[in-house]
Amino acid sequence: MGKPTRLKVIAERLNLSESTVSRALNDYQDISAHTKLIVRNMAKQLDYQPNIHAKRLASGKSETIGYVMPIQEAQVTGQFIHELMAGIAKALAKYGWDLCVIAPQTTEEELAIFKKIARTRHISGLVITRTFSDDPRFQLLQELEIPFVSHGRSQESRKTAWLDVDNELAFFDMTNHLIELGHKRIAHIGGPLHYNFAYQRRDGWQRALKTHGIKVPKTYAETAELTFDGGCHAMQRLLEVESPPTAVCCVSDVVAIGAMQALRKNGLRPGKEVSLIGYDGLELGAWLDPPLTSMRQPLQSAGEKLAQILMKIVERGSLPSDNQELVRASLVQRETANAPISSWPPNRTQADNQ
Amino acid sequence: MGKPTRLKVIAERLNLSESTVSRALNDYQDISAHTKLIVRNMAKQLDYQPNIHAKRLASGKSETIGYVMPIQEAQVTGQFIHELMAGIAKALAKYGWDLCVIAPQTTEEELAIFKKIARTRHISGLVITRTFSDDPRFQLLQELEIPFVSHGRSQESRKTAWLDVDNELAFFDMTNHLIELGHKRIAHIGGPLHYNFAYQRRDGWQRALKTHGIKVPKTYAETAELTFDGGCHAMQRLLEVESPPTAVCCVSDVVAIGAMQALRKNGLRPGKEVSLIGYDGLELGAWLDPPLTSMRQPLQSAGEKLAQILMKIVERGSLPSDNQELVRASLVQRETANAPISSWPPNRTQADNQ
DNA sequence: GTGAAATCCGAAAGCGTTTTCGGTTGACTC
DNA sequence: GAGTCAACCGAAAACGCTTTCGGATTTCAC
Repeated sequence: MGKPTRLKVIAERLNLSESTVSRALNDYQDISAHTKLIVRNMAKQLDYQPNIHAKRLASGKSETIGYVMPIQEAQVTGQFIHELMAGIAKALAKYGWDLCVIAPQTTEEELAIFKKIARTRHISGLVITRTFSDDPRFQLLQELEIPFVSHGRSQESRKTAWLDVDNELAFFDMTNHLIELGHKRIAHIGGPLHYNFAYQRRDGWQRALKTHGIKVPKTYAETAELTFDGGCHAMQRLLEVESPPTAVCCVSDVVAIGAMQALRKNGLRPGKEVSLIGYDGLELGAWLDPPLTSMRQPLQSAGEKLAQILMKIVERGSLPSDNQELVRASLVQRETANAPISSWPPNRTQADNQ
Repeated sequence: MGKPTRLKVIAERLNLSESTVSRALNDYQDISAHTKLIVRNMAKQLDYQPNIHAKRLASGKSETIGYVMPIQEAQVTGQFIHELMAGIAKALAKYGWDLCVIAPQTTEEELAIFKKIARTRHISGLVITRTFSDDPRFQLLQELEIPFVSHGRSQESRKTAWLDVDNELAFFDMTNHLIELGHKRIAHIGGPLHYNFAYQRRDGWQRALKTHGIKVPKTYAETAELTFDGGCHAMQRLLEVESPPTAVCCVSDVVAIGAMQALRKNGLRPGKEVSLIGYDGLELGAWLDPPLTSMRQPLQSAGEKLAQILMKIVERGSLPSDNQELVRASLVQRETANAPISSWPPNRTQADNQ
């Protein structure tokens, strides 16, 4: 391997100055079309690739964005993260930007990394996910003036850029679907309320019930850790209330899968005695027994959008608050959401509160 | 935000030259202990972070490694990739190296990216996964003199660095486990043979059978795409052979999950009529019905090891061929591998070939 | 044919490090 | 007390690009 082509050799071969070559390649206005042409041809012929470090040093731009990869709860979230990253990387690649993965072990480490980035500026923008209602990252990143976009909102995200699913609407739709199937005893297994989406999803469920004048016991609003185990326990608790539900809206597919397990342990069949709808639309759900009905959000395209938003902010100074976008999730009909059956719950007539 | 601290200001404050400060921070031998101390204190006090682009330009090193993220078959592989990446990122972070994700859409694009990296050198080494028996990347990367390490071997990997599971041994162990449980009709659903591991896994299965003098029909060696669907069809075919197996070694958990589906469609219970063992040890498997027995390889630590190997090669010129490591997978006992039952297969006595 | 305005390009100064090379000390030898 | 040798440090040259500034042409109007 010889030395790679440098700006210098293009300049020498064409009897031009390095600065002219540089500007020709970067499409400056003050270079004639003819010069641009011959420079570009020569560059192609010599297979010129600019030294990226020199470029970034000189221009002060890094053309790199960072993705903060969550690593705590690694159950099935990997799928989620993978699809999102694929989308981000794809969009960035079009413009020659790099995607740098940041995998902090703790929140403190994460914040420390942000501070470091603020000083080095070797990353020009960040994509963050797994947002919390009360998320310290939003304030810090704004203070540090690091451009960023979040996948998911927060209490602190009024003025920042984000892309999110309309969680409230998704769970409104999901609950309505169950109502249309004839359910009235519809419970909800939500996520821990420090996750921002947990609120919204619960609200969507409640709004649908309210809209249809359906009242359910307070015990129908369950909460679970976002794990198989969490879902399993929450479902178990729901089965132990006075008049158990005939359908459950689950905050995620993972939780729903845990809930399915709990049903089976109690001799109940998901989609028969108790209907279940998950959220995330994991491909995997189709291969469970029975296949899990769910709500799907497009992740690849979400990743692409996130990258585009961020580049727009970094490069063209677009205002963060002009870059807030809500997308709609769609129902993935499989087999765990069906009409209620008459034999359940055992004490139905007595406890039916409608 | 003021300008970040530069080498210059440290030098000025201490009345030293920039070069001295630089060498003090980089622990050169020709700087006195005292000078190093005051320089470091001042650097800490001013929260100095070197400009990474300048550093990389001047030193000619990039301290960045790339991970080629597969994106074609995104079924449950996301989990796998996520864990591996978390490990890589963790190990790199310790040394301040960056992890850059490369997500080519096609093989051609992948090879083109390699060529670009060879010229720009803005990535000093690569981690590649999903290796094929006949994998063009090995030769190209060697030609381009790009340091790399692969997770998984290839026909071309004799002289390159790799970390791999002992696939052959894993399937030998897996098959032995089934034999110990009393199975003799043990089939194998393998992966497409362009995957390098597919050969090895099949060989392990065959060796175990041979060791115990067990003969099975040729039709017991099935092949499936590495998808739920593939596993489902392969299992279906196995059930249609003259004397179907009582146990099946599956090339992956995803394939095993597909196979479970096929069993259920035929009114058979995984772990009862037909035992099943998967491979990958996905957490998810524990939450299936019934929970899937599998073989697990440690992914986080694999990622860390890959990163360490690569840094060793890039930084200290360690020979690739000195960095080949085999790890052993371990059995994750769950509920789909049990002793055979007498009622299966229906024509057992007649067709039992042992 | 003169001045002004475009048009196009080169010189040179960065960008913030690393690293080579050489020079200045002071200690130490005989 | 001249010479030697470490031990330390500074000057300055890279590294390869961007970008400002101004200079040389050419074009155009009048």
